[in-house]
Amino acid sequence: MATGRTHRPATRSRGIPEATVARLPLYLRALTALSERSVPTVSSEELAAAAGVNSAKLRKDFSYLGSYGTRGVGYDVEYLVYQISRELGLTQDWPVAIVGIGNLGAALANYGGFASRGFRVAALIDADPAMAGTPVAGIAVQHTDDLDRIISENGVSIGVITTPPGAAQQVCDRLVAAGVTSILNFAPTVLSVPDGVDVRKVDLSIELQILAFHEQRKAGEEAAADGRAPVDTDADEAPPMRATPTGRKGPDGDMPAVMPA
Amino acid sequence: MATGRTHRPATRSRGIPEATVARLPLYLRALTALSERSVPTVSSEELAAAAGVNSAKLRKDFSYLGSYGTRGVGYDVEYLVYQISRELGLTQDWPVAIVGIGNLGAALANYGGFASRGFRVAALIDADPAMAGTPVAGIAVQHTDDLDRIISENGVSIGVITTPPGAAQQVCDRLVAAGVTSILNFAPTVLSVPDGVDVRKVDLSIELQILAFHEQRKAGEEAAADGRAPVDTDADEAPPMRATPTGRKGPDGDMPAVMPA
DNA sequence: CCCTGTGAACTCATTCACAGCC
DNA sequence: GGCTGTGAATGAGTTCACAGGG
Repeated sequence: MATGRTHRPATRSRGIPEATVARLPLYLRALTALSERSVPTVSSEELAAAAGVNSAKLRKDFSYLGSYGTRGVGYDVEYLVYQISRELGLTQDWPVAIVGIGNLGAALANYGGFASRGFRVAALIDADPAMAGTPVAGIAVQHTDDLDRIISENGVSIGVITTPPGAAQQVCDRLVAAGVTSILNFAPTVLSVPDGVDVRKVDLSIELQILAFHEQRKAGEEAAADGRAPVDTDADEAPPMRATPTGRKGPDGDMPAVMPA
Repeated sequence: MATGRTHRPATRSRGIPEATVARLPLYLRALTALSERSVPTVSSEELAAAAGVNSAKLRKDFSYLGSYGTRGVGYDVEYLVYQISRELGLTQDWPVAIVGIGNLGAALANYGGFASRGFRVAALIDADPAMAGTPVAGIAVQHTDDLDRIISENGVSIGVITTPPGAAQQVCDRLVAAGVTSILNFAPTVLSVPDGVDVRKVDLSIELQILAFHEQRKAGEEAAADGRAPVDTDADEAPPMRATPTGRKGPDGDMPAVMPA
């Protein structure tokens, strides 16, 4: 989702729920694996297990696509692969540009799973003039100055941002100005984009924090017998204090009272 | 399956909705930025804008944490930073192990955002004996054979998997056996884990496919005049056919009739 | 019978709108 | 007046359970 007011107004046509769309690639992957093993048909139960969801959800998801599948039998693997691919727009070729060729950008450029499904790394772009011309994953890095031209010449509509956070918004603006309408953002920043541009973000740090939350909860729950309490290096860290004057507080602990720097 | 007693019926005790948990890191980041600029207080409106959500949602989210904030004024930045950090479990130190030191693993090891918030790369593990000892991001890579020992010696409870897909499940099993209870999976595979272990996945290819879906939709919507199909490089690809005998079909196109391999 | 497809019930999440407090 | 905190309303997503075709 993008920032602020990104709403999908009309789209009255035929709406596949967003949650379903997000699972289609999962089904597709499982189906592709079956296809490679020449499995002709699969039941919702089997496919659901392979995709890691429950079968009711899978059937409901497929029902939004149409009535593929045969009662009493299951789904034809090849047929479904095709239908889902088409639905996701993978029957066409999507040139992608990666901006910011550091460690992560290079890793993505080298990532095989890219090409496997309709995506093609059409350009690598970096702001460092020293990198211009250097081949990464067999593609010469180009300089940011030419971003506009590169995007339009290659008909790129999907951009991947792997720059440092400080540069992300600016790069994003330039990509959008050049015609990009979908952005995959790896920089830990909130991008703001005009209406009609989709942004998805991938944020390592956020994922880890979510895991930490659950991890902490687990530890707290077992706090009876043996606790494996992570490590808790130093709980001495000046409890950055400052409180709302009076009134209620959080459910659990408030902060110790001390003054911070 | 470890599990043992009482599965975890999600969030029983004091339940912060999952959707809220997923946004806390976002708020935290925005608050940290404000804190660095020494901004003392912030309104829900301002903070929401910085985090890319709307203010009603933000207020609701915060209401699950407790009643921090002062009516007519806003939220105390430092105080909120502390409360959210605590809620997320970031006041303690989380040693993390990265398994699979290829391009991506190395990129993550070098990723700065890691350390910034309570996470510490405690170990790098790879199956390639040739890599053992090689320093990556200042840390010597260790061999998979010692995985068990490495995990327990370092008290690692969060593991990051950046191996090729084929190795992911096996690595996952070993991590879990060694005591890891949270896994961040970058391999394009569905991992199965015992109850009580959390898995989050980050999948580039899935994100791109979701973007492609919306991209395709946008293109289709603009096709007011004649047929749609924006670019469609080559539609020649053998339409992998095979159909459900009779009956209905999808809402849009069916497949051309041809036989596949 | 087997398994799909789908209304209906239910649970989770977002948004609205305003009371309550500063 | 301004802004938080929160019930109530709405909407999205999931699960149930079973009708109905092979």
